[in-house]
Amino acid sequence: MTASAAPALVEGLVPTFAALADQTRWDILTRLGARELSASALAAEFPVSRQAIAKHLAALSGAGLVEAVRSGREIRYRALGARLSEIANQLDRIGNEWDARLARIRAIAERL
Amino acid sequence: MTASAAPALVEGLVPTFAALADQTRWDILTRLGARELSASALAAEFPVSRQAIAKHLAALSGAGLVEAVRSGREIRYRALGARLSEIANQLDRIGNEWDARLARIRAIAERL
DNA sequence: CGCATATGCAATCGTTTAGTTGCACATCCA
DNA sequence: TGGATGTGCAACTAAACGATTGCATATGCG
Repeated sequence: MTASAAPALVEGLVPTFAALADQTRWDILTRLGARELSASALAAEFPVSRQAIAKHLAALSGAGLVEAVRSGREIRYRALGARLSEIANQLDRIGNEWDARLARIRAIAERL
Repeated sequence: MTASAAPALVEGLVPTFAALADQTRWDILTRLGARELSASALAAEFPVSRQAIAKHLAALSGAGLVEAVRSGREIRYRALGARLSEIANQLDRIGNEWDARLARIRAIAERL
């Protein structure tokens, strides 16, 4: 096993982090985590326009963080926890690799 | 226990996600996860200027993802896995809340 | 000391992105 | 059928960001 902490695996994570790097999107996600809502319904609860919300939803959808459910003329969105858990697993694995390496180095230093 | 998936807790995460939402920074992190390096040493391995690297390191440092170790006139950086694991824990917790809620809704729907 | 090396600060540039407004299209309902 | 509601597309603006260059400062070494 090499210690080159998964550069390829991380590749696909960057767009997802970009999606999560915005407070408004987190506010939307939090709202959708508690209740299924349409873009218009969300816009009514936020200090931004419906189109702004729509763009955020597109970003979140592209990152696999929300799911769209059509119901007549409206489209409701729900937050997907599974995607978040996937990311969590990868982060935890990478973080552990780094710290394991540090621990090895320190163990060797100790021995001198 | 309320279902309002931790808006306050998430607040502090956004800057960290911003730090992780850049491929170059991940490349740097990956490199630092394997070996302790200075800004100049990193710049020699990347297709960007030393100042660009320095800014990235400042961003990573601000997010608690790297640690600086001064050694004479040079400053070496190392990746901190602990911070990544913290984020992983929070993401996992939030994701599970969302999915647990969905599961409850579905269980109720099943019963009708 | 004097030179090479490493970091720090500042101004600038091009691109990306969050947000807006305006308008067109689709769908439900009285 | 017509009006109200919901979504989609396009052009534009302002701010943030990644990256550059140029110069100043600090530290190690022969």
